[in-house]
Amino acid sequence: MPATPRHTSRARVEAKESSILNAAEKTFAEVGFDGAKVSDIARAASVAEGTVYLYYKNKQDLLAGVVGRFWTQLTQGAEAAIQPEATTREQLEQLGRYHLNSILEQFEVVSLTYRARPQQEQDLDQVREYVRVFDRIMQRGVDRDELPKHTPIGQLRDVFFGTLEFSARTLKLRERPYDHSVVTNLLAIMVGSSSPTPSSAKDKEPSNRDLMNTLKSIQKQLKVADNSSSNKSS
Amino acid sequence: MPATPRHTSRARVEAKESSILNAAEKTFAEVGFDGAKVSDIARAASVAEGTVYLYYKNKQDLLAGVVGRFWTQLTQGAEAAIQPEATTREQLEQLGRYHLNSILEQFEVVSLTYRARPQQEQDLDQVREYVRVFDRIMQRGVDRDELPKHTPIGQLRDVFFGTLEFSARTLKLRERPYDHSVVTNLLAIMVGSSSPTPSSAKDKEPSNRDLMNTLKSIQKQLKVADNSSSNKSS
DNA sequence: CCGTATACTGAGTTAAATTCATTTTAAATG
DNA sequence: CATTTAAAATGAATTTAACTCAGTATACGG
Repeated sequence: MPATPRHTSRARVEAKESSILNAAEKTFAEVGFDGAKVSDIARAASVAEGTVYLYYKNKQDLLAGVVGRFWTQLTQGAEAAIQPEATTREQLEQLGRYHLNSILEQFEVVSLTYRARPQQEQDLDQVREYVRVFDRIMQRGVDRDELPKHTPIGQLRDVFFGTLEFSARTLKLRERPYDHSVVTNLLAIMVGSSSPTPSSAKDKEPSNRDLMNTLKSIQKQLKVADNSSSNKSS
Repeated sequence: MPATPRHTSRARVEAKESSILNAAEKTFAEVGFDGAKVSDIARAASVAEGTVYLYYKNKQDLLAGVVGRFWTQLTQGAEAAIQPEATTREQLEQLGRYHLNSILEQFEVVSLTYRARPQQEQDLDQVREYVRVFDRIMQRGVDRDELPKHTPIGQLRDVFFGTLEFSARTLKLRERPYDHSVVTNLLAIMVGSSSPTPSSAKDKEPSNRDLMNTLKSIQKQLKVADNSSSNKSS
């Protein structure tokens, strides 16, 4: 009885909450937001209709719950998918693949995001959180000089996610599966390097990073061998 | 019967149809699709509620009407905004500016597009039509050798529109006005050339090309000054 | 002017979201 | 344990808004 009064119920409550969320996600994904009846969701969650409203203010709020959880999980997955010691370029590739693959697999849920309250609102805090994964990678890239200083991270973020999302829609529309080359080509134009695989070309070519590294090591050598002259990089 | 029974009424009918569409667009833009009551739209159009349903099967269909008209008009505007004799690069810039500016100005209507029936359906034929404007520019660019043969037009289309749409959202979110540089930077990475104006910083900064040149000249120096020792960067 | 087809109207129907008085279950108390 | 009390759950009743349709108004050819 005593001991963990709150904890016990807390666990139960959370289990129920999550069961409602699962039922809602499934139903929304199957028949869309408008097509889904709260009564159906309640039934799927083995709960009375009124109970749903104990956990969520209304249907919109339930949608926000589903969508929010999705993005939170996406953030976790993304962090797991990125190797901390990899180069910026590699990390971007990892994030890009992970992102494209995820939104293709859960296309319906992603689409629901647009039914959640338009801009503003902290409804989509989780999306903002997710996006920071990208920002961190880029910032680290800049700090490590793998990317030019004052790289317009914010703008590249829109390039990155905008392109991947539209590409995903295109793939879905044409009923094509996940395609790796989308990410490769995107990075090619975003970060430079490796040929923009027009369709499926394969040849190598010095990347920006490679150049930068080579340059640095050479500069180091130069500095050692000869230190009498110009310093510009401040 | 004879004469122009259909034509006379056709004109009137179209006038009314367009008046309903205007009322719907205004109302949707103000309170959103869900927030809009058909009865309000009817009142705004000075028409009985039932009349709306003579022109549109249901509320969704009305939305499709609003959204479809928007994209049709956008296509017309885009075609007008593009100079037929300009270079591909210039045309892309014209389309990009026009697009970004338009979707910023009519952000609410663009958002409504996502409420229209998800993928499939020929509901969004007008969007597909609009997108062809881009394809034509690119194809012409290829035909004229202003762009490499087998340029992946389809993928660049997603880069182009995806980036601009996400950029527009970002601008809206931050309550910033139309910003020309978004288009400039986008084209810089898409087509190359003219420096990618980082954010607003004006100072120069090593580009890939610069690095490559510097590297080459340094290597040349090295080769001249000392040619006996280690080479690691392969 | 009349007849008829066409356009329009808005009260009535219906479906689904949301509420809330009541019941059930769980925890605490003695 | 039996009892009290608080929390959680229920589902019938309410509300809201989309959609229908029987009836009315309008226009137009003859």
